[in-house]
Amino acid sequence: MFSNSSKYAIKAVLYLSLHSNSTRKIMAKDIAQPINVPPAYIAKLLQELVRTDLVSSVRGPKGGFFMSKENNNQKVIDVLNVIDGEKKFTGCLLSLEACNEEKPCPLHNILSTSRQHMIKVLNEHSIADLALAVKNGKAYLPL
Amino acid sequence: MFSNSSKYAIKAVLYLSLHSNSTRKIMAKDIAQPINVPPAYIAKLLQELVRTDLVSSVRGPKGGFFMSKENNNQKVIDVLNVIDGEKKFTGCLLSLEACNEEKPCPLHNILSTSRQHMIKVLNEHSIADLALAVKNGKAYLPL
DNA sequence: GAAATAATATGATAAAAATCATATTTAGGA
DNA sequence: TCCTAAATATGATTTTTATCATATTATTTC
Ligand code: FES
Ligand code: FES
Repeated sequence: MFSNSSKYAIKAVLYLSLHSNSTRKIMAKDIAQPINVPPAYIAKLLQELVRTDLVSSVRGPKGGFFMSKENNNQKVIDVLNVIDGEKKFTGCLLSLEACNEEKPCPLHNILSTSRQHMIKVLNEHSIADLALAVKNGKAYLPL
Repeated sequence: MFSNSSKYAIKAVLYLSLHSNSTRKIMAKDIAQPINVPPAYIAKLLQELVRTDLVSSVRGPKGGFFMSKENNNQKVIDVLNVIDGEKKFTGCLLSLEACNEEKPCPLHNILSTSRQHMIKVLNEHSIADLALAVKNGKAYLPL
């Protein structure tokens, strides 16, 4: 459903949301292990997330990655859009040029409702929301 | 959302459902063009669909691919499962070993409902159902 | 049964995604 | 200021997916 990269990015962002803040930064290699993602790979993904303002960072000694208030308030779909691209969600399931109710593909008719619902929900929930669920024991972060 | 291969397979199967039957077979190369898929590629996909009983075929002169009654009654999800594998739908969105309500990942909590709905709908609709929608002008098959 | 036709099996190549590796830049502390 | 630690930029390698190509096998027709 989601690419590996997206899964990794979500896990990383959630981990940071739970364990970091502007005074408690975490190095890439220390994120990699607890979420079970290759260190060099998560490093690269984090760089992209920093570039797109989904994660914050400072370099040098005592540096690392962390989630600012603004970062925490970003929506889950923003992470997915940055990593996988928006078309993954808005594009036609069968690659019709335009996806709309006027000229739907056969899959549109049966799937667009649940698809719209997914998008809505991803748009409504922030990283912080998901992190809170984990904190409250209502969800678990996979290795 | 779906792989290229899955999209191609769905399009091919729908095209066959609309234009073929046991007495009107269609050659791979004649399917490729109308659905806009590389001929050699669709040929390979069709072979896999034949192997898994989603499409029928006969070789030699006057041969080709076609959809039998049974083929037409297969569910849409069967095509997707054959091409992309079942885990794509049943697997955890964040790669938790087990995906269930007992120990859900953070995405599970917000997405499982719409995901279940998608699976349900793909399980309920047959190839013939989708083809009928196209025949009735309620859906369009993309190039 | 020979010739022609079309699927099948198999494998090669190309493109994209995932993974690994490293030199460069920035920030902190001595 | 100089050394060190950490992110950043960049690019190489590997794996997977998509695409292309072809020799083999089965079926029809003559
Ligand atoms: S037209 Fe295909 S998903 Fe909307
Ligand atoms: S536990 Fe992750 S989707 Fe169900």
